[in-house]
Amino acid sequence: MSMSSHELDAPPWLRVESTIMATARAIRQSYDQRFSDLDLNLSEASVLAYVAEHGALSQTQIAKSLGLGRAATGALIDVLEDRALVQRQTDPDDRRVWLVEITIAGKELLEEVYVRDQILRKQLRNGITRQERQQLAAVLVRLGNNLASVLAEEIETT
Amino acid sequence: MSMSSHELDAPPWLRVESTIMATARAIRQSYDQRFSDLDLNLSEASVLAYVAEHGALSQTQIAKSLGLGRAATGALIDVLEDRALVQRQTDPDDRRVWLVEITIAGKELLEEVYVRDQILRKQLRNGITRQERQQLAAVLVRLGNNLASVLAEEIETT
DNA sequence: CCTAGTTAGTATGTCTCCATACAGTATGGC
DNA sequence: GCCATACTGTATGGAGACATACTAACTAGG
Repeated sequence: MSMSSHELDAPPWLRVESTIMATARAIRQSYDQRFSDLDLNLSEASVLAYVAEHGALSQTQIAKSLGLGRAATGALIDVLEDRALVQRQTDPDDRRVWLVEITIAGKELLEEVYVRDQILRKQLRNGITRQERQQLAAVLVRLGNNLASVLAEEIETT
Repeated sequence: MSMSSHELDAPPWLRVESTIMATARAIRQSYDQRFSDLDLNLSEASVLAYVAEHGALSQTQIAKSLGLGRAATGALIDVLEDRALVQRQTDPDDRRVWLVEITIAGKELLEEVYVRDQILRKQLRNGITRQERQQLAAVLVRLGNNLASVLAEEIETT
């Protein structure tokens, strides 16, 4: 998969967008491959890890933390619950809410996830310094803020 | 849309992936919004611009340059052709091939696209230096190469 | 109270893309 | 010339996410 073959002559705006998009897709793909025999994709593994770390959470909290919509998050949790990797409990204070918790089986599976994540991360960092990674993140965040204000502004003027 | 609210406490691998993914989505979205009254999305505009710049091209060439699959590219061209913004011509040297060219109407529409692109790019660059943008691109390319070798390796060992 | 507005989760339709499989066509070795 | 191989464009099914709309439930103002 030649990630860089199309950057040279593509029209200007596409260069940024398609590079970022292709990178994101490839990251997702590489994780999905590494997790495939665990029958997990990256999103599912992320939910699992997030719930393991933060205890009983509402689906909306999980969705926000993962940058997903509530519908998509609900579907992910459905799958994980069917496999008994997480469980839903009612919230005594709010009957609309499901509190999602990881199960023992979920924790066990997550151990394996962590191992593979460590290995993959190491491979992906190859030839990229810590400073560069931090700068990448910083620039992406600033770009994200610019995008947010562009999108917000657009709504106002409609 | 809070692009940055979820980076702080998400599990480690998700931080990179979801930030990149969300950024890519937001770029696409902002372009789509700016082009919406032209009834164009970012991909369609990109095809239009690429064809305008490089003349009569096969669909496979366009697909490769844009980092898309041939099927997706074909569908985009279908839409543009229905609106008479591009036209397909047979290739005298290869009867499998469609040569895709921009039309007068396509060129006219593209003028407007260029104007809006300029404006949007300026907004997105806000607070990000030229050097940072170049470094961002460089790191993404290196990350892309790492990803490519990870994915390739994975296939071998299967 | 009780009504209006907000929020949690779900269902549905859509969008954009990929992967696979296919038919038609080209090409290079023999 | 002939066959295996490779390539072009298309059709189809599926993944992953969003936006919208909906129901149920909470909350604040009167």
